[in-house]
Amino acid sequence: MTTPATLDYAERPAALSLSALEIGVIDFFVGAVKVLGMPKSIGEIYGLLFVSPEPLTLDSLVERLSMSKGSASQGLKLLRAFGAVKAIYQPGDRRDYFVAQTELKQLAAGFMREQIQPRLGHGEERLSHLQGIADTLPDSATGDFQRDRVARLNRWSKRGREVLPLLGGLLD
Amino acid sequence: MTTPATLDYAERPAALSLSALEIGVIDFFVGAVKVLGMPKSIGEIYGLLFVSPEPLTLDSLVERLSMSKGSASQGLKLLRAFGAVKAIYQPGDRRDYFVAQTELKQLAAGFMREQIQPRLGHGEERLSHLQGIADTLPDSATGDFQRDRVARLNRWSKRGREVLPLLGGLLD
DNA sequence: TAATTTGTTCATTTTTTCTTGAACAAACTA
DNA sequence: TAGTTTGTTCAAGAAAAAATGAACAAATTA
Repeated sequence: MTTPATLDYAERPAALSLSALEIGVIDFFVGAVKVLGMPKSIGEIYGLLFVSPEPLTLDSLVERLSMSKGSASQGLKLLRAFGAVKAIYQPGDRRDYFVAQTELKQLAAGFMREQIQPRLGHGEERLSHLQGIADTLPDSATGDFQRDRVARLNRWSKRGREVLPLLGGLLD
Repeated sequence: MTTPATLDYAERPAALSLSALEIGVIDFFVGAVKVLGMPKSIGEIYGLLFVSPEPLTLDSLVERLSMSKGSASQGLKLLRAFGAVKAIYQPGDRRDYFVAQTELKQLAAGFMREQIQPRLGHGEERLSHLQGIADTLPDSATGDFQRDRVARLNRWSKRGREVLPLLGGLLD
């Protein structure tokens, strides 16, 4: 694991340090995934794949990003679920190689499908539960007010369902 | 601070427990702010104001939500910055009273202004820094590839600047 | 002026989230 | 078969984020 006294140069890692451009791109994506509420490691992995002309193995990500194998494995799993990274087959090599998917529309679609849609589902459930309670409210000023609030939430929900699908179209 | 042996009933808090509807609405907003990457306390405060027919003071939020005064104060500060809550003047009372702003478009605008725009700014800065590095890359296959990647980031950025303003229009 | 009410700030504690690394499984190889 | 390589999982530790509560300031009142 640590560098031995004698290096086998024929087998030493291709590159241990990151170039200024690589650092910059990784930095950009680390910031981007933070905005989306995802861990830094996700941005690091995607960022490095995004600037790499060659597909990378899990081990090369671990080495070049100085990240644990566990984080890299988990991160790649998530990124594949999103469709943000895909594994490609390299003849004569048992290892998995990974490349970044760089179509903005597809990245957005994956994020929508994996992160947004499930949470919206929970919201809809809660909302129909709320509607049930609102219907039993007494016919008072407060009851009327609160029924109105629940009705407003339902309108927001409807508007969300209408607007979100349009976003894909805006990203060609 | 702790409940004394004898209670002064004339001064006891107006309402200590939350109704089923209040709990449901708060629960809905706690989920919603989570999606937006904000702390639970923000959802609790906004949720309770959203269902309350009457404006509420900081102290009543603290009592009814069993939350510290510090959290309530900070949460209200943030919500006011977003334009999600406004303070209203009650004649003959020194305390601040708060009500929820419930126009979806305005809530979205506040979120955009306070949370999204500043982070996009950082991204743009990083991007122009990256462009500088890309311009110095050697005229090799790798250099060409990486220049292309940076060009792609610039297209994403441009697309973001075009699309985000359109969202406001979709939320009438 | 001293005491009270109202609200803010911020160091500390608590809670949540992320990362690590070791154990494990699966697929290959000698 | 025993050993190696590759990758996954998950308990435990580390780091980050949020909540608390006490100190403080400002405004008001007695």
